[in-house]
Amino acid sequence: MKKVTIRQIAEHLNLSIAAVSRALDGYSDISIETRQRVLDAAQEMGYVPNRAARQLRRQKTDAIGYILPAGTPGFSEAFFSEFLVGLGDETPRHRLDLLISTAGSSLEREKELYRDWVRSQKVDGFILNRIRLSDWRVRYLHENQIPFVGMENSLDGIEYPHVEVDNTGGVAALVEHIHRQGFRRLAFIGGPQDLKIQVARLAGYRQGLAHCGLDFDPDLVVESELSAAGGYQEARRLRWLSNPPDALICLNDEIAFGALHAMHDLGLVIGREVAVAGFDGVSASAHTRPPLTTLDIPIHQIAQTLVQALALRLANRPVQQNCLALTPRLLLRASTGA
Amino acid sequence: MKKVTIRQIAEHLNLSIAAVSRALDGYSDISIETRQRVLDAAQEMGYVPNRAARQLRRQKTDAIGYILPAGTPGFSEAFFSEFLVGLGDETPRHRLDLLISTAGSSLEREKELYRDWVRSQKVDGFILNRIRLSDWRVRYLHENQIPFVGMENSLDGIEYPHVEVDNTGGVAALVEHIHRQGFRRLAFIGGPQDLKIQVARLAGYRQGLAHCGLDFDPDLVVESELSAAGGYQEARRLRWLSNPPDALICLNDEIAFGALHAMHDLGLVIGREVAVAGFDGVSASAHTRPPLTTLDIPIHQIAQTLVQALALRLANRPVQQNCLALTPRLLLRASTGA
DNA sequence: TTGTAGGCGTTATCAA
DNA sequence: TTGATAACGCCTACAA
Repeated sequence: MKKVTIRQIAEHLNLSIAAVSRALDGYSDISIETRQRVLDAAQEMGYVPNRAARQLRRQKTDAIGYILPAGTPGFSEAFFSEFLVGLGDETPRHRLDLLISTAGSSLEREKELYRDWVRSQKVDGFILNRIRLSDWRVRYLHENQIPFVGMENSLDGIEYPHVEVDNTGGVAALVEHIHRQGFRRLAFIGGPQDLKIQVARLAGYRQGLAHCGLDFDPDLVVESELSAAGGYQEARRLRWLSNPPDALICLNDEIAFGALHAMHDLGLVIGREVAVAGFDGVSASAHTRPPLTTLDIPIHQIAQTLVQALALRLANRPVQQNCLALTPRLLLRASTGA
Repeated sequence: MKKVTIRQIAEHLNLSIAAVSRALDGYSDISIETRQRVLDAAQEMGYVPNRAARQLRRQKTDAIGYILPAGTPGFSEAFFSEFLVGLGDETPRHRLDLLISTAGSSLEREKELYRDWVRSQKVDGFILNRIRLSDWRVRYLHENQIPFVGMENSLDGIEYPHVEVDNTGGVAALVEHIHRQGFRRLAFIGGPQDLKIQVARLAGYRQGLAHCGLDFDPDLVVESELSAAGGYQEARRLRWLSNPPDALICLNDEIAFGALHAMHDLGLVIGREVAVAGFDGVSASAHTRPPLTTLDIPIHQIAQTLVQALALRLANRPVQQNCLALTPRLLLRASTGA
């Protein structure tokens, strides 16, 4: 593979490299016919601009970064798979590259990663999710004037383009539905307290209970790992209570998968003796047994929207609306009753 | 964020930038104490080398690419999620970056992507999977002398480091197990004919049938999309046959998830009236109902191994063994009988 | 052991 | 409308 540079095109056409460069970049101060000659030659010779050189000169990378909040071998949340594909599908449309890494388990390692990427100018901007109430990343990127967008916003008082799902309203509606189905002791299997979605969805749970005139029982709110294994464990534990719950509202589908499994192992008829529900609407939720009631959000589309917003910011063009509000769709399936 | 360059360190210490550069890179022709001064200053000033400049100078990117064989919104195979995390966990250990994109649906678009990445020198090497019997990517990268590694090898007569799972032996053993459980009409729900895994696993199916003295019936081999939805559809269709199968061997877990769902919808008791099995051992397979019998492969570790091999090739160091053979582990669970 | 200088491929600022 | 030229930040002969 002989790499063809702008200089070769110039020699080939007896032009200066400057002229070629301008023709390629579509500047107006070049004759129509010269431009065409250059374009044809470039096409024919298979010219593709060298990223590194362009980056060095323009002082930007045309790449965006996404750091997966994970790093454990078993990790497999369908959510991230769909999210990643959304990112991957959208980035090329803006002529951006997508750089990926995993954050590992420690916050310190996560910080190092972000700092390294920022300082070495690996990417022009970031996509964030799993936002925390007070999020170091938000503050750090803001301080350093690095563009970023996020799923959910943090409470650091910093404005940035984000997608906001109505977590609270969604879960409240879910709770009411489950209540209407005749379930009376609803538990909430959540995650780490500092996650934005945890707080928002838990608030929806409490709000829903209040609407239904049900008492809030702190024993019925547990903290799980964000995995099916975690959901399994906590769901079992809940059923061991002297006065166990008859419905399990899970922070996400992954946890709900584990909860379904646990309830089945305990010999319970799901949908009748116990209800289970998730959040996200990952495609696998349609294929559990029984199919999982969940709050469906368009993950793929959210990822695309985020990339679009970030691309606008990178181009210094105004993002129409800083916050895109989304209402999750309540997908009623058999896991919460026929 | 003021970006600190090698030059600033030089000025700060009254040294030439060359001296600083050498100290940083650990060359020997520099006095111990100067090196230390440089290292300290770099640390203190928060110096991180600029990627673009380094790339341009060294003519390599220190990045590897992985192009997801997907692009449909619903796409979510757990396999890729685990695979990606494996890649993401391993790349930083070799000081490599990971560049991701999605291939879209058309082969033409896939070709464009690879060509673009190669010509613009976005990455130094590639990770491939979903290898096809005769694979354009393998030939193209080989011709252009771009390092790559793959999961499975193609039949293009080109050597490259790869992980080779014993697909055939694995499925054959699975078939024998299912036969021992008393099932007699085994179907195979596969995928596109040109996929290496399809051919190898189908061969295992036939080999297993032969071992068990069962006849091969072409009606029982169907081609599905590689998704739960595809599995659902084909599984249903198979049961509509006048002489339907009582066991469904699926190309992967994703298809099996759909098959489980279909069998349940048809009111069959899975594990007794009909057996279902998958391949890959994604973590979700433990949480289906009933839990899915599958051939487990260490996806995360395979991804890591591939990155290691590629890193060695990029460093021009010999890869010990060009082919790492793996035997899948037969995970016997309830979907093929108690 | 250290400094000088040239260049990697592009883009942008000048003149011509 | 075009061409020469100087960066961008880093690396590495070669010279000192």
